Amino acid sequence: MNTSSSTPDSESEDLQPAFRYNAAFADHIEVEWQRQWLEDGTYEALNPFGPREGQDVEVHPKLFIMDMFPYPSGAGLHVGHPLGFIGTDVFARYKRMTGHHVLHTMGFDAFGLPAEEHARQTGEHPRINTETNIANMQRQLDRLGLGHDKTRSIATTDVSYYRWTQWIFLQIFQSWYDTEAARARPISELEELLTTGERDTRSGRPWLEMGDVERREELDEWRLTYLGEAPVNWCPALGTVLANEEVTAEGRSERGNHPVFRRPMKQWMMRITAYADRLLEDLDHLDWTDSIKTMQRNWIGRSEGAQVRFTTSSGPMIEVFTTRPDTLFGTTAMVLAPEHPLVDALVPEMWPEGTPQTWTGGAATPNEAVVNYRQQVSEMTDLERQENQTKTGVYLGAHCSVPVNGLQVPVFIADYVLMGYGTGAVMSVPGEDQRDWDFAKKYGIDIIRTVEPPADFDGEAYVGDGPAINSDFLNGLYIDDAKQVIIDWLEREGYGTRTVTYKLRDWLFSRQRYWGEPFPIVYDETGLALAVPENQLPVQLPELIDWAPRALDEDSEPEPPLGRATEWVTAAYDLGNGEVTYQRELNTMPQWAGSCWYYLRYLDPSNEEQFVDPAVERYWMSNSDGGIGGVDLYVGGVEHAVLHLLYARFWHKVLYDLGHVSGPEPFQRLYNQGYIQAAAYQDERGIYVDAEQVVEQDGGYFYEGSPVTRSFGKMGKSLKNSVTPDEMYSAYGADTLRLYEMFMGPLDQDRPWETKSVIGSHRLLQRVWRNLVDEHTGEVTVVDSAPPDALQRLLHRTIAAVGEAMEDLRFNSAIARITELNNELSRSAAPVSREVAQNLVLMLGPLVPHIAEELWKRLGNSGSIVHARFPEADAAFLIDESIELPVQVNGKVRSRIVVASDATETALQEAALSDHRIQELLSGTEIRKVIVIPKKLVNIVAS
RNA sequence: GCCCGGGUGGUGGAAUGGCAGACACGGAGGAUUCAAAAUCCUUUGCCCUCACGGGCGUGCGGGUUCAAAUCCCGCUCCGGGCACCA
Repeated sequence: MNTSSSTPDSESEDLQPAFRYNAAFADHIEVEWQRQWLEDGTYEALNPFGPREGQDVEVHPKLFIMDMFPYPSGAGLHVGHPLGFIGTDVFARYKRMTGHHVLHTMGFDAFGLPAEEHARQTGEHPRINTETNIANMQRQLDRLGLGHDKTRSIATTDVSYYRWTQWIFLQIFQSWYDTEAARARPISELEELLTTGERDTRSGRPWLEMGDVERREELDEWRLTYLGEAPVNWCPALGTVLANEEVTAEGRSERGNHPVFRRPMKQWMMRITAYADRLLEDLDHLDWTDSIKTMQRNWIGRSEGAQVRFTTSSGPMIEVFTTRPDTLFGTTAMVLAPEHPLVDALVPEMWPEGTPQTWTGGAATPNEAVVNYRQQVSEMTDLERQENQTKTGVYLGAHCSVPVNGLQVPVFIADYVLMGYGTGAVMSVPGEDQRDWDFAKKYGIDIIRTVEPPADFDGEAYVGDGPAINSDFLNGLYIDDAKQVIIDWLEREGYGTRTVTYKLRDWLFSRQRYWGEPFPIVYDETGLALAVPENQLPVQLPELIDWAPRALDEDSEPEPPLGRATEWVTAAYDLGNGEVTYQRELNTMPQWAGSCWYYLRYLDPSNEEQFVDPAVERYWMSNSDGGIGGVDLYVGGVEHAVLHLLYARFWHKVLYDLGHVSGPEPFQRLYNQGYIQAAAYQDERGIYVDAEQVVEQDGGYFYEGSPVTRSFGKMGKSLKNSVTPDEMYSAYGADTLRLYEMFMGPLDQDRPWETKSVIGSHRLLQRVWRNLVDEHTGEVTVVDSAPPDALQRLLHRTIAAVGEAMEDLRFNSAIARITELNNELSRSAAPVSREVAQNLVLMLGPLVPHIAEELWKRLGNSGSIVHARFPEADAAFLIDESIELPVQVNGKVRSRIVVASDATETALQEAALSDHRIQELLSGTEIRKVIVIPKKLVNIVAS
């Protein structure tokens, strides 16, 4: 195209003054400053020791600020993505300007399914695709002007990074959890304890009598990571294992709609449950929001109670877990999960005499009833089981004895009891548990209340507190006391023990994928795992594998993709008895692995000897104000509230126990940014239409003339409501985008994107520019005379307010105060005093670094504004000689008085009462009381 | 059902016991302009009043207080998380 030079657009641009701050000018200075900053290493943060050593680093308080690093998606960014990144950037810049030594960088969480899927479709290696995506995302982020130390950036897919992920895995593999010391210890120390007999083996056989293989098996039982059986989604038709999200609700593969089978497979598990209590307790020392802490607490799900043993008519003991042992006297039935292992041992040949019809499920024998019921339950999908709120079950024909009173109660199996929680068996106390109540009502089971409900209680099961009734020696005790008494009794009589259970499960750590970290594990002929020696790391992914699906028959064993790398699957190592060929572990690690410790690598990214230098780690991760330590500010989305944050805390604690890091927690302060939402529009058929083409008219919304309905949702392709940062760069520039995103509202709140509102932020920058620079010559117009007193005061009030708002991450308020100051400058025809101009530009520095840097230079300053000092308010200008105060009568503002700011209470009262309007209002009334709050208001109570 | 957030003008939001609606978008009017864009100025919670002024108002109902968007109790609606967890 060669007509562009004569388009109306560029003509109108030509008519604008040469130095007007518009999109083209913004683009020009932004790109130029970004180049300059990179060249000068403006954002590089030095360490006090080691290869990045810098002088005087320790003079300034350190601050480690971090974002949850992104997955480099091929779709690129939309304006919702960088909200948090801009927030941390503004904060980091502010802190840098207030004398802190700030570390702020960014990396990429780059392993993951999409790159692998892309490889399958195109044959392109996942690494190539990943690196392309990283480059594109890096370009989009760079254009925002984020002040990251790019020399510290990492991607989890870097071999030099995942080498250390593997190393950490080995630390975990070579450790065990000493419950007595409440910490992880090297497995070698366990060997010593087992040898001396200070610890008993798990298998029961003395260590000294064990052979080599037996000893290895014994140690494997103790390790913090171990091999367990867990089901995978095996799709023989594709010859691959699928992730849950690749399986449809109907249990078929999303790709090709082939049948998928749940098959057990040996997989690595991480013993996170060993840390349950510490993960729970240390939450108290973290500066996180209550909602996130609560979510973690709920996920860990600690509950205290008792295990109680019931003897049965058929012989075996049934063990139940209960959080309400105080209700034991109200037990009128026993309910097991249908898949409970004791069921078969409990059922007798025949139904006992007088078994009600409703209990047998119509079966001739208990065994038949169990078989039928299990069949019935297995045919229900998980969804049906969830939706099915009516409780069903069958009687086993057996009884058990309630230990505390010898009452014989019937044993059932029922679908509402889950095998995966507690012991898979429940003592049914219908009086105190609604589920038990429902079940008892249906099957005619007795109900005995054991807690006295309030007189006005008209519900069914009563779960509240109250005095115990019908409970012999517990009668009159409230729940907490009753629990203690009954647990003591159970322990004394040998019927039970005080116990704690958790909802938290061990972490399933294997994935059947190619694009993940290989395990540094090999197997010898015993089939037991052996660690690849540390000096042999990294274990690199094989370069090429065959991506084509291959059909296998239904009975085939599931196999991870790495099984196809025929040469790679074996490896020769010398593990102490000469070079031997071993079988490699074929699973890879989950995406969580790389994100569990990336913050540590930022500190010392090029260290070839250690994952991080201990002195460097201590410098950046410890807290001088008595905090628990860790990253000083970690910003990210709430969707990682549980898993990522729990896994990272777990790894960090293991590293801490083993002496590799200095503190027990990775993230001292966590902040959840909100999401940017955008309006999405659906036509009459419910199809989303391009949001950009929708027009608003008379309160309605129209797309190509037809009415559409509006809703709000996450930005993205599916809702056709994406706005890209690139569009904003070309319409307004990066500074405007940054300013708008920060101005939209508080950082932690969701907010709707409105492209039409962005102009407001652009105008602010234009006005600032015009107040300081001649649009025709580009020369600054500031003068060296002092500002008028009123402006001087406004300036210092603004400085104080902006600083405070920045500290609290309330950037929207900071911008509002700056706007007020600038509006004042616009209103006045007089040229701006240099003092005001300098401070205004400094305050803008963190928010809009490019225009601020440009103005800083044009004002004649040398050196980057990035390292200039943020202004401090002069207290002398914050105190006004006289102030205006409202005067209230009976709480309503009726007048205002102007008084000396240091006026005494008596003086204020006099001034208020002598005010003309107040006197009018008070005539004929009696003054009962006068409340004087100096510097705030006067309130006169009269009647 | 349980847990965690939240409800303030036409819109995004400000004010954490002391002047509700800062700041911005949008709207209305004006200046400038041949005209438009851009820019600048005025105005903009609702109701009554020509006006001065007054009344009402922070999801709803109650309470504490001289004073409540803010604290307490009950309800309601919206968003997020978990879900038969014994």
